[in-house]
Amino acid sequence: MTIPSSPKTIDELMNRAYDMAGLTLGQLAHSHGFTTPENLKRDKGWVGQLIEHELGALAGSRPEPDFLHLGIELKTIPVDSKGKPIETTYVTVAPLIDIQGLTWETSVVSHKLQTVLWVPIQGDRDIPVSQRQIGTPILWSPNETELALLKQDWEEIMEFIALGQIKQLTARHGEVLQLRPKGANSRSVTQSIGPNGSTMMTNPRGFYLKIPFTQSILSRAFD
DNA sequence: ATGTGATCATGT
DNA sequence: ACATGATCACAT
Repeated sequence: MTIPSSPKTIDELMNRAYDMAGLTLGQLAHSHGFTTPENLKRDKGWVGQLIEHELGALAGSRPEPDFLHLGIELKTIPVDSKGKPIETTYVTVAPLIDIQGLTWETSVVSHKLQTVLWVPIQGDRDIPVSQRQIGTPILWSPNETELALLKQDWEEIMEFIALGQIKQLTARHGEVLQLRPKGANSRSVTQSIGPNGSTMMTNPRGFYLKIPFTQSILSRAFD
């Protein structure tokens, strides 16, 4: 099995991404000696890891951009036959303590979303995983409108957290960015700020991009 | 437990 | 049909 080197320039990365467009996951998996699972029930991150490997992402599971030297984050996104995202997009875990002084500008969310390489993948469950096609890659950075929406949602959500109101926060908050559980299961716990300002235990949360938002990003690529 | 990669599956 | 809350695998 070959280990692709990490691309040295954005052009090199994009050329590689364009080169795999149109291939099926099965074809790509075979070229890397990966075994394609029957379904993704127990292999939820398989597609992302396959594409990471093909493009030479350094990542691992460290809290860094996939292509640190290029400042680019890689995200595969499952789409239906019309090109509409099937799932929300995970961004990062949410900080629940020691958040005094944290601003949008210094947040992990804003840093991760500065530049994203989106790789659409056919995700309809009636298509066998091995036959799902890889789509045209999109290099995206938020425009002013998108940035304003993201910042507004982030600030609203973080205010709830800072005020110890995390129990009142649901995925319904936020126009484009939402907070949802992110952990092994509902019994996972982490520290958070309680209503009285002290510490309590809660389920770890993650920031996710809502579907209409990512849908508009994908659409924008065809302007 | 935390963070990476995400999708599953149930209720509405 | 759809989004929310829950869940899976793996590395550290």
